[in-house]
Amino acid sequence: MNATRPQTRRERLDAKETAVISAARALFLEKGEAGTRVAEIAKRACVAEGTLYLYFKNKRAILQAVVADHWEQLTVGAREAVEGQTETFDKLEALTTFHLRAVIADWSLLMLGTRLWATGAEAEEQMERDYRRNYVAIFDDLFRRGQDRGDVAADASLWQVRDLFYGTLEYTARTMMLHPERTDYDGVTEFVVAQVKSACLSGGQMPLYKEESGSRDLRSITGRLEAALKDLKSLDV
Amino acid sequence: MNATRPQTRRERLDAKETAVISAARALFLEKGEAGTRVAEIAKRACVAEGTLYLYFKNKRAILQAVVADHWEQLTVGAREAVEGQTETFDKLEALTTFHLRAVIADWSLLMLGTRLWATGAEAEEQMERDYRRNYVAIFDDLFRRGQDRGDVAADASLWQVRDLFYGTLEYTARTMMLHPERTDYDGVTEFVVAQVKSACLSGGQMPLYKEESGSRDLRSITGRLEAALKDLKSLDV
DNA sequence: ACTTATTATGAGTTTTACTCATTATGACAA
DNA sequence: TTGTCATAATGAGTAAAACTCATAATAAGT
Repeated sequence: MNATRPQTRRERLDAKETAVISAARALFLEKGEAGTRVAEIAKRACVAEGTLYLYFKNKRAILQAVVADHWEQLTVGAREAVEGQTETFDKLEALTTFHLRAVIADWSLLMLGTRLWATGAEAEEQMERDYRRNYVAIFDDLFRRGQDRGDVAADASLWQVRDLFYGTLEYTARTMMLHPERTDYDGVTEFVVAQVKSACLSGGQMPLYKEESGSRDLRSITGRLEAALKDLKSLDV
Repeated sequence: MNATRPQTRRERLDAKETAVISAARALFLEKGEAGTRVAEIAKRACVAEGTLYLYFKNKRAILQAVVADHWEQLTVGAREAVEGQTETFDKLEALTTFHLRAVIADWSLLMLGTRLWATGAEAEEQMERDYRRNYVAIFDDLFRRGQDRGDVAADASLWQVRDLFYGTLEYTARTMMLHPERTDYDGVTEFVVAQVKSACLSGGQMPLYKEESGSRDLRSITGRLEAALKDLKSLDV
């Protein structure tokens, strides 16, 4: 609350840590990890080089923090996007749009994360995997709820569909990065959602169902409408 | 033809270069790029450290050579796999099987290639992209011939289907790496081929839905109704 | 056998991540 | 306010490793 230095001790330390992460992110994005000097990061964050090492074990740990920070933001964003919808496939569409845009917007940052792969240090790679798993858990949740509701076939394979979803989107995003003229969010979203839907309809095998799925959708929706109506009547208004 | 030292000068130089690449590949795979000393590579390849720098500009160039070598082998293998078949979708299946197995077998080597991303050096990244493009040209060729033969819809989008194909396969391979119990080459091949087929049948739009848009509308309306109901309930009446 | 261009060498240089002895800061008590 | 102490900050110094270069060996051509 003080105008001058409002912070508690903890806050001051956190602010400094954040400053280092921000400085590092900017520099890593501009010049890559190898091209960035630790001394530069320190200078930009307005701390002495030695101080920086009180906050992070080494340069690699700074990169890890940058990447972790990014995954956390991504996860929050994806969760928000999905929570804005109620229907399984509306959620899917929202997640698709969010993921595609986020991946493209932060492409360099995501690529920076690949710096933690194939380092020969298992613990580091595990960290990246854990954040990723936490992120895709949103899809998993969506998928499982879809199964509960009958929107997704009970025998559909979660991991196969998940790989289809994120794999296609990542490659698509890369293409869009390299060929801006191919950037068509709506078209791609429609394509990906349609593919995922078709994979959701039946597990291992491809469907080739015709209007069966349509009428199933209709039946399930009608059931819900009826339930909602009943519910509504039961309220004493 | 000489039993002792048969080589011409050029052959001798090539052999030395190859020795360096092999040594580097082994060490990089074992300890990662950062964990490998250039001196180690030189020792293992039986050349002096200074000599090594006559063949490669720097450590990064050695890594590039290792990666380039790998992409070339992959491309040869994929081409052979596809040439063994005559029908469009038999070729596709052969390519799927080959790619999946190759990616899994050489996963660490592929991950090593990611070391060339996000380095802040555009030229390096371009090299990786060029090799990749050369590799996926096999798919592109397959796709276009399929269109000529009428197996693939004329309005199907090459790059979207290509991203679907390679994206799904890469993510699937990663899953299989991390979860060996999910390794089911045939099942995955079937799944991926089916997805690609369905995407090949018609371009931007997914083919299979007829009344889909109708039920989508219904679903979205139902969702809004349900949300309104929930809202209504939350008012203490 | 001599000359010359090519190839090889490893000790030395430079760069840079990281350490540590020293100093500054701020919270709390007297 | 002043003194004490734990916590935090500093940057000159160290060590490790990529890379250079003056010198030497090798081999091709005459």
